[in-house]
Amino acid sequence: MDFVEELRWRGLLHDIMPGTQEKLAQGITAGYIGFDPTADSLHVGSLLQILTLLRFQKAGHKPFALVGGATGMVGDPSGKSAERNLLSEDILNHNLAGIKKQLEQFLDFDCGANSAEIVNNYDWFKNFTFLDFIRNAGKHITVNYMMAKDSVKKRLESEVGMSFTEFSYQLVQGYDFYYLWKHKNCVLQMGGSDQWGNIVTGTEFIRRKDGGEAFAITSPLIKKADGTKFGKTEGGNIWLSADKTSPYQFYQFWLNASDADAENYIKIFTFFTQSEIIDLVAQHQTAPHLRLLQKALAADITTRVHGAPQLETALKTTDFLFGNGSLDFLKQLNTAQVLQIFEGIPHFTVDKNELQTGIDVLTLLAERTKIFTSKGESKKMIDGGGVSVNRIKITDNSKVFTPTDLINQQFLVVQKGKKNYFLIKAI
RNA sequence: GGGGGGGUUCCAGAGCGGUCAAAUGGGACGGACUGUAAAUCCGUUACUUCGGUUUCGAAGGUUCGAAUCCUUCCCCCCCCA
Repeated sequence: MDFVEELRWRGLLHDIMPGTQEKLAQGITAGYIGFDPTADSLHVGSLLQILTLLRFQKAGHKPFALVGGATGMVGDPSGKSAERNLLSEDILNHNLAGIKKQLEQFLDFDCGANSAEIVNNYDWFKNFTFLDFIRNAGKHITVNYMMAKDSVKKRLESEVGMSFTEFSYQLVQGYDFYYLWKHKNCVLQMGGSDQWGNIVTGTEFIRRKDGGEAFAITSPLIKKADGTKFGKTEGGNIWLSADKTSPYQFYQFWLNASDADAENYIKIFTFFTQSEIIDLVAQHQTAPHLRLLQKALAADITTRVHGAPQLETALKTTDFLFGNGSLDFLKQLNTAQVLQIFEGIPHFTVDKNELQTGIDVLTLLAERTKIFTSKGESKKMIDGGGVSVNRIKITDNSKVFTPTDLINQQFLVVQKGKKNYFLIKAI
């Protein structure tokens, strides 16, 4: 299927430079997307860009993933209302390594002419001196042009101002595009809609410097139906790295999508075809409470990001925690199985000897573990009916726990509200 | 340089000598309802050995008693030059 048409029906096309679709139709074309090393893992927001790159590859084109070893040292002002702090080089390198590893797991690097490549713009900037840069790059773009960009204009109008460093960012990114165009025959840059200004500086630069032609496609910013920011939960960002967001939490994130969002996300984040999606949506509407759509969405993405075995565990955990998984079920499991099910759920340990003499709930929840920050808070939560241990609601805030309360002589399952689980292990 | 306003509990924002752990709104978290949804309703939102203890930019002072008055200091904002 035509790449541009595919983006269009999936709702992934925000802006496209005239002529782009025609250029892609002529045959295998190289395009790139840049990833900022602001953290050592990518998050669900960048997943969209990774998948775009993958769709691009599946459409027969050659994808480049650019990691911003150089641009990360400058800081993209787009969408930021204030100057950012610079990352130290140590952190930057650590982040770059993490991101590179993640990118490698999605793209195909061994499929002939359109094999993916990862490039780091630090490679062509590290030996580029300041004077060379202002003579060879700076000369082709006017300050007037740069100041007209929204990202710059907004900051110039505000009181916080903008440093020369961040002002120069678009030129650095523009030069990236030129470099890839010149040396890798890469004629297309893609990205989020906030990148449009930076991308166009690149195409403009290519045109003015070498009279070349280059293209741009941006995707819309993903928003939830209720207008709040996508990719965040109470617990913070949803990351692709299992160390930061467990597969279970990751699965839950998608499962919890509202109907409207799920319908959107499944187009954006999966490779189901248009007709498959229409079927799924229709099925979902006949029985919305079964949430088929959310389940299909969550399973597909979790498998892609974490793998099938991790999805299995996430499903088992979900079944137990939200289904009719009873305590009896848990009692039948051995220690390893219990730990597997509770993978991705906060763990705490408590001294078995101390349990012999008894630990009262408040001490247990606030001091022996960090489930609550203070005894007062634990108490209020218990009085409000918000705490269960081993699936039994705690009604008495002076209850004392002893080894007889342990499941399999080892575990206590604490629930804060309905959705927040904690595992306490006695050792 | 001159004049004025202000810094309050997660945020916004009342309080202006005791009845103030501090109104109200938002957010957050819990409960009910439900589809692990939305909307709605209800509760909680400093710590505590439940006797008290530490909070209202910081440090001192006045007073039986201060977020509220005085002094000094720090930081923000506005107007005039």
